[in-house]
Amino acid sequence: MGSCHVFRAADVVGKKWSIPVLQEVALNGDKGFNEMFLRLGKISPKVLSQRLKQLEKEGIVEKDIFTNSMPVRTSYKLTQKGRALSKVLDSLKQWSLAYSKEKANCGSIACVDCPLY
Amino acid sequence: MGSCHVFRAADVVGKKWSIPVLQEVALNGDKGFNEMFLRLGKISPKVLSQRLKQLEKEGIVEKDIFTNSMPVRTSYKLTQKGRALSKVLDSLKQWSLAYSKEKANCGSIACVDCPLY
DNA sequence: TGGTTTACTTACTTAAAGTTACTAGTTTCC
DNA sequence: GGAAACTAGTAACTTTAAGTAAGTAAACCA
Repeated sequence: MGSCHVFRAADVVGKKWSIPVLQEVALNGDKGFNEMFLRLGKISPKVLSQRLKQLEKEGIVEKDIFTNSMPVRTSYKLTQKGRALSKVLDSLKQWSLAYSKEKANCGSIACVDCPLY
Repeated sequence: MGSCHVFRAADVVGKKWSIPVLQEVALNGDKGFNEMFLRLGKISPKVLSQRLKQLEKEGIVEKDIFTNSMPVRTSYKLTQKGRALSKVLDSLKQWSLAYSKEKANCGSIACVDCPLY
């Protein structure tokens, strides 16, 4: 049936916090680890670290370390592959907007800007 | 930022086996629980049962019980919401096809029909 | 009456995620 | 020069989710 690729993608996307982390990298990856950690609200630094490493390994996220600025700052951004995935997540968002009646708070600071709130 | 809906969708999609179960319902939901269980290969009946219940609760999957046939048969199918989600998963599949070089076997019997195998 | 089919559930184990605290390098404040 | 603070995490422990194996229940068939 060829659905195997969907299953494979599910390994990347189908983990808790994968999608929120991906979105956060897209929006505020340049602001560094601690800032993303705070903005994601309910995540733990352990899991954020794990997800970033996994997404990096998958070639979805790219990490930059600026040793010239002190204290050392890290910056995360999406690769081309990551930006393409981000577009898929946009269609997921459209689906959710169209079909979910319920309000929900994701716990992210960004959520105050949500159209629902 | 409005990304809250993506986060919400992640609760549905971002669990292990959610996506494979969704695909299996789309393709073979009419064949009943045991058939889907066998086709999904590595899933346990417990988790299949849990996912189906969750997807039912979310209005993505619909369950029919045929009491006239014996032994009682159940049938699962996607709702309109589920079919819309299935389309999003198609774009996820396209992303995976475009960017993943590695082969992968999902463990599903359906995988023998994959373009990769 | 005992075996088969269908659709699960239950009890137990292992893996993933959550919680809290801590580390390490550097810089600025006093 | 020593304490506090900022950055980017890691480590130890607890809780929750998933995996494993076996069992249940209703109905029919021989």
